[in-house]
Amino acid sequence: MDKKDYFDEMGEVALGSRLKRLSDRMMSDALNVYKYMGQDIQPRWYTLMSLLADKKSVSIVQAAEYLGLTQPCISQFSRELFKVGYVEFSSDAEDKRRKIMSLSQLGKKKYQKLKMVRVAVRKAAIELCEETEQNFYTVLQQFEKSFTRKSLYQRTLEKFHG
Amino acid sequence: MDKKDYFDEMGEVALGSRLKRLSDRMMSDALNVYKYMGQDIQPRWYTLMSLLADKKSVSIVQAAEYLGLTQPCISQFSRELFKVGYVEFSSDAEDKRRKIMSLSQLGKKKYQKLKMVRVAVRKAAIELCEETEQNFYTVLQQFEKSFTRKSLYQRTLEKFHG
DNA sequence: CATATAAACATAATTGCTTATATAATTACT
DNA sequence: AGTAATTATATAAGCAATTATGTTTATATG
Repeated sequence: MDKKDYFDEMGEVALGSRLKRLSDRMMSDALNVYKYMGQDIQPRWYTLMSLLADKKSVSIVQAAEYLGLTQPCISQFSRELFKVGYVEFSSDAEDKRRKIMSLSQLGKKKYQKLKMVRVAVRKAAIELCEETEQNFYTVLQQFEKSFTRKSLYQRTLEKFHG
Repeated sequence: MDKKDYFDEMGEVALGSRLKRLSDRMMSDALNVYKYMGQDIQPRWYTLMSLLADKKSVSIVQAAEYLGLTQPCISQFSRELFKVGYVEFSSDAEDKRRKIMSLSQLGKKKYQKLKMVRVAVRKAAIELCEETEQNFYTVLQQFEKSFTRKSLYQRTLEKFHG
């Protein structure tokens, strides 16, 4: 007999929590992959490094916007990545408030190593997405679009009043 | 011109973070619905109250298993819900270690009010799920099944070695 | 130009969980 | 029965993010 999953009983109301559970599992798996590969890096650092590798140089606030995190969060990441020598800072001549991050030589080297792991993770994720009847990633993107168009909040109020 | 979403550029690798972002948005919306309705309750309390309403009486560990949270977490929730008078405790005669929670009269009354809101939230969530080409909730369940069958971790190692 | 407002960043406090640890009750083993 | 291992719970410490707040620099307005 299977373990009962109360989320199934709750149905769509629990969608938020259900997505959180799934996301936690995936991110924990990713962390374990990095660990297994002997890469002493936090997956959350990885997305920032990836961003820096792509965009070359990015300010704290810009990075926060790209990654959907807050400025204090990126501020902290950047300091940690600086401490281990993966990023370096420079200042924007046109706006002295800005602190520009970029990958250091060491950071670039590290990123190349991580890239190998990333390719494998991505292949695995694609495989997972393809196992659903209709590609999970595609349907997720559609769902996000619907959500952005009209939020759960708005929809709920409509259901309540209408 | 749309705001760029770096998750799109990252693709399937960022699936975990992407799901987290979506889940955060949904749960924040739910919280705002409760606020709007003048219900001074945390959505996370709600799932526990819902469980208690369904199962009548549940121990701390049982609740943790049902809801996919840890025992200390439920231990804390239960204390908070006790403080506001929504749950009461009793002890299991057969196992004196166990602490059994159940909804108090006040808790039941509160739950009935919340149920109205819940119905509206659920309708809204169902509407959202139906707007995707293939029902999002269904595809999500399929995805979870694939994930449970073989984790992202296992799949990644296979991709790496194979 | 002077001053109010806003934006970029750092830091502190807070949140919502987690893991780690300790204690008491139960069960399993000899 | 006596002891070891396990289970249910509480509590403490930790973690990864958040919100709140303060400082400096830039921009807008009278």
